[in-house]
Amino acid sequence: MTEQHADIEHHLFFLLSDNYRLTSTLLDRRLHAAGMPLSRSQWRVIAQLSRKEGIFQSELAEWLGIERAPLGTLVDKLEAANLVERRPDPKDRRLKRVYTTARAREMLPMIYDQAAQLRSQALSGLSDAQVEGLVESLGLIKHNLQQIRNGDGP
Amino acid sequence: MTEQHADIEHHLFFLLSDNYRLTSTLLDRRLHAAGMPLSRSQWRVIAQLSRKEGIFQSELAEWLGIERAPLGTLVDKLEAANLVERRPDPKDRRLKRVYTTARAREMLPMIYDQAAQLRSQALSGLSDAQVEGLVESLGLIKHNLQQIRNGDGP
DNA sequence: AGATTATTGTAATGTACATTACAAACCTGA
DNA sequence: TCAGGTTTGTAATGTACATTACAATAATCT
Repeated sequence: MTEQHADIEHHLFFLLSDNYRLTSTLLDRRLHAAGMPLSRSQWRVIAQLSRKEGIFQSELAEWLGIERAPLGTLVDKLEAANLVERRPDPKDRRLKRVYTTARAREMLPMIYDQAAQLRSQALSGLSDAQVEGLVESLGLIKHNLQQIRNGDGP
Repeated sequence: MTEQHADIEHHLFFLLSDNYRLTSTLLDRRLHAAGMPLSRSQWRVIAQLSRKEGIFQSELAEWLGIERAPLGTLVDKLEAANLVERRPDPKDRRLKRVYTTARAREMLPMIYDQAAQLRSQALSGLSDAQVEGLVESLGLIKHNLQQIRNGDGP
């Protein structure tokens, strides 16, 4: 109750935001430098999509764990960059099916490669066991947080 | 090289962004509900400031690990909310010293309390050792990433 | 069938950053 | 002393989200 103020820098929440910002910035820079001007979120969209071609936007949002609205603008940009294509569903005119373009599918492996390089730099000094534990813990926390987000509902 | 595409959901970078977004959203909601409408970044500013009253904006930015420009707008908002006060330095007219207000200092313990509640919910199911390992790993990664960011220089 | 309800995608707005560019003020060295 | 460089804070702009509100369309329930 008194000492919790002491270790601001080691607070889980701040560590999370720091690591998020840093990986974000560095990955962006790296991808831009490699001639692939897209963000982690955009990468994620096409990565997810490449395994589920033709799903609806709302399904895609669900898979990504983000809201439909932000995904909409993401898809807008990806479509403008010719990395993704929207096609209306003939049966239900509300729905838009989304597909990766050939350009996106060519880019993907290069993106993974850049990301892997940054990842290994970021993880230098950590043992395999530590990395494994980290990923597991982050997965558990994510799960807990999702429960809270969905359960608290009105 | 082939299987790295398989586990998108377990990729460190995506886990980081997921956990960042989720903690962000949930903490914001909780603080708003408790009558303290501020974000984690704002909290962090006044938390850091409460231990270093009167430092300059650029020093504060350095401590927080963010750029001067974004910090400026953060301080703008905190000042508008009467949580922080800017005072010019008499010797060097470029400098602004920043101080927390009484209101901020009253709020801080309540904020920590709300954060602690969310934190313990988020960490449910993790052993103490796991949490310790997590914090340690995140600290190491943050350190590595900072090295990269600073070292790559022009 | 017709009225209500639910769902999809979009629009508008707000926050937290980053990056770049800059004006004002300070410092330094010829 | 004064010309040139450096530092501080700010302004402008862009991205990634969230939240709320809404129009269009579909599904459901009398």
